Amino acid sequence: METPSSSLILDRETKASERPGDHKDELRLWLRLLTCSTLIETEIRNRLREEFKTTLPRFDLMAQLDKTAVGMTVGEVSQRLMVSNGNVTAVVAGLVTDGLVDKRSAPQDRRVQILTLTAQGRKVFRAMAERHEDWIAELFAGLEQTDRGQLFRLLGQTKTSLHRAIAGRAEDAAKGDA
Amino acid sequence: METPSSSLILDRETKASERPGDHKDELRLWLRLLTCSTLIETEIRNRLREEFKTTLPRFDLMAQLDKTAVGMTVGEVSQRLMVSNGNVTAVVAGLVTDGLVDKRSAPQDRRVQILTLTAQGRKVFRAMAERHEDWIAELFAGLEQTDRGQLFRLLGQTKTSLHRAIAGRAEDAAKGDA
DNA sequence: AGAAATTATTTTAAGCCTAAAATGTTTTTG
DNA sequence: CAAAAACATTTTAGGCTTAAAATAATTTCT
Repeated sequence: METPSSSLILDRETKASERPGDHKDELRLWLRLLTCSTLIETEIRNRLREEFKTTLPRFDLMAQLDKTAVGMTVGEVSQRLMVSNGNVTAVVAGLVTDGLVDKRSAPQDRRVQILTLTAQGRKVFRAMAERHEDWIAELFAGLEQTDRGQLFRLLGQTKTSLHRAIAGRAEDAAKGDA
Repeated sequence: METPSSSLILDRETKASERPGDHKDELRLWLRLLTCSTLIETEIRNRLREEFKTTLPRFDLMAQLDKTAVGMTVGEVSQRLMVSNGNVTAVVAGLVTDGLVDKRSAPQDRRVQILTLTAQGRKVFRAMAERHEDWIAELFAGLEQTDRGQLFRLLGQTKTSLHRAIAGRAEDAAKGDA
């Protein structure tokens, strides 16, 4: 008699998914998470292009700058967006050319570049953000509100799990260096 | 740092998130989903590079080919991976150069290109896949098994919701063309 | 059969993205 | 104070990605 894993599954499947060291369930979970993420991202990209002739990276960057009145440094944006510094530099260059973002070095520390939305940038972003919010709501509309809450909660725990696993491994690597 | 989701929220926040036409909750849900997805993806990219000197797109492409004995067409791979045809063409070119993938036009229909893993490709992939499976399990290890099940189920519903919303909009566009 | 439509893939042009090296600036340290 | 270390950003080189146009092959229609 084998230990039943979660609930009523067929014998063959039970055996298959209980091989020692097997992690097919986690793999399926990740694939499904990725599928959802990709579907949303692709759809948003398409709509941003069709409706506003812009791209998701530009939108995301402007979204960060919209959250502050005083501006943000390149490093700060790069951290929040989880992309490289060089990437921010490049995307910002385009936005500056288009007059949507302003970039100037901080007076106290000339290493730092302060990024802000221009007046036009803020106006353009706000219009896009409103539509964007509707699109996202539309995409999740097939989910009950309680399920959305559940999902939000579970993704929170997932985030915690991920951060712990990733930080743990970084520590190991640091130990290895010593 | 994060706003509480469904239950006990402060009056001011309740008001703020109940403005007519407001969809901040869905937005937060999407952002959290994206964060999880990005964290996993980045970590897997890093480990594939460090441990196998390869990239995620290559790994993903080989994973598709590993699922079949008879090979797959460019279009089929592109559909499953949810990337453009041109992208598959480009990534395959690299894999062919490295002797991991074989590409030949189908004898009955010379438009079609049949892609298969070479013997070496299959061997290399299997080794990577085993490690990959462990990495994913490790990343989700902080989640209870019942929570993983819940999450899997909810993401299934999310997928359904997304497909419906996206298909619905495509129909509208088609109607507009007529 | 021959023209037109469809299908599968590739090419092209442009933008995104990263890691690693380089640059310029500030802080720390001997 | 000067050298070294740390820091913030940019540059570089290379790979990924897409949409749209181009190419090539097959199928459909008349």
